[in-house]
Amino acid sequence: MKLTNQPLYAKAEAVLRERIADGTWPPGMALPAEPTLAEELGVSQGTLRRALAELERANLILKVHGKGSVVAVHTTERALFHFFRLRRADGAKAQASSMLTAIRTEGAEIVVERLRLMDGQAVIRERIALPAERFRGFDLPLNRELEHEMYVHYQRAHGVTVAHAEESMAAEIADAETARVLRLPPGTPVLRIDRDAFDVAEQVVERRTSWLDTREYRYGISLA
Amino acid sequence: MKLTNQPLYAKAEAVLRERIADGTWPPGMALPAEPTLAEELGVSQGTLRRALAELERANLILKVHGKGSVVAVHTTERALFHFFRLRRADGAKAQASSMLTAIRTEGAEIVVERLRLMDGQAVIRERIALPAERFRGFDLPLNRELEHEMYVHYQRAHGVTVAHAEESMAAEIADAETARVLRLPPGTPVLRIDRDAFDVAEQVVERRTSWLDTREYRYGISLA
DNA sequence: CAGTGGTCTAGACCACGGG
DNA sequence: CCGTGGTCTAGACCACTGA
Repeated sequence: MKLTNQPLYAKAEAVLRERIADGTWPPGMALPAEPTLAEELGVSQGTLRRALAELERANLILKVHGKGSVVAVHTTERALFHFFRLRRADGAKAQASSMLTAIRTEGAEIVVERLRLMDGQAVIRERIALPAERFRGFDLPLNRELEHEMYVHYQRAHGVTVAHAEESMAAEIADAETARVLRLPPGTPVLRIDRDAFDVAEQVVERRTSWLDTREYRYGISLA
Repeated sequence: MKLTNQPLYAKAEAVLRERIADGTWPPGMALPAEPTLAEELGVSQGTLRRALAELERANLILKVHGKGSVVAVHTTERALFHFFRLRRADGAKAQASSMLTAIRTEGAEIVVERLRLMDGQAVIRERIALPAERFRGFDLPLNRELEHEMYVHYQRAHGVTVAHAEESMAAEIADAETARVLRLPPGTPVLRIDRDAFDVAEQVVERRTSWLDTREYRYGISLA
């Protein structure tokens, strides 16, 4: 995994990525100014900028003209609309909230059951599996509207930053439990999404299955 | 739309993008060498390279070290696995083919009905609407396995290059027509995907609705 | 005003592809 | 060997932020 035949900008990027991943530079922390950082890494400012640009593209840092660069913090807005792309059928955003209905330990995993509400109506049931080792002491109140997105909580309470995710989709008939919590008539089809979420170091930090009632809402993506 | 307050690299990129979009540089054509092109555009090679890098990221050109840059050509591989992300439930790729079952004109649109087959079994029904004006003389054989992907045909026969797409998803019970052509038992849920495809100039060039039988196959995406 | 990132340049040198 | 794109540098100058 340790290639020495990499270009300088790639090595610089790897060094910076590692500092973010291991918490040396926690979310919200300001990075040193470019000339300073360039000298520390032994590269020119131009080369450093190439590395920083790549980190910005990966949403690991945020650069602000005239101020500096900071390690990215998950905001509710980003968690909601970057990783969660549900919209009204007409394309409008909706008022979303969520609450947990169960937390239990199954072997080496913590399993969380969650409901997502859009405009007050439950439209998504989720089963979230977390590695107990990374999420020791996981605690959130049950049956109460959550203040923050899960990914914001992962980062703040457990130092786990979700950097990207892979999803696969299928259509299913809602099972009994799903139909009950989403109040669906028997036989209603639901959109099932299985997601693996990865942290900055490309480790799987969450396995999630979501069942969506898509009668009023739709799940949207963009292919480039 | 014509900002003069853009950086040089953005203006250079826009010029190049326009040449690709209007067919001045058709797919497959080699671009002039960087120093030549830089001089023609009146920018340094470094600035030009930044513009080219962006075009490469957008899959509009392909750069090959030691040879040069060419305008991207849609290959079957790209069309299949970049814009079409169906996989076996176990994650493996499958042998896919497709055939048209109907072509008709509805007002200003050409409507095409298509089936996609995976390993010989029909698993997707599609209804594709194209602007008649851009696709004059559209012609492909019915009920025969198609040699190329639709997007390859759009580009070769009509000069239309699909650059990106937006999709939204829902779960539905298969309607009678869908159930018939996919040979589904009554009441089988299907994954419905509505796609708008855009060309290089960000114009909608295709509206497509797909109905997928996801009992054996799944539709996968990646969120970054 | 000082300090930051953003743009742009010119040029040296490297690495690859193909005659 | 030549021509191509790839890397890296040093430095000039611009544009934004905030005291």
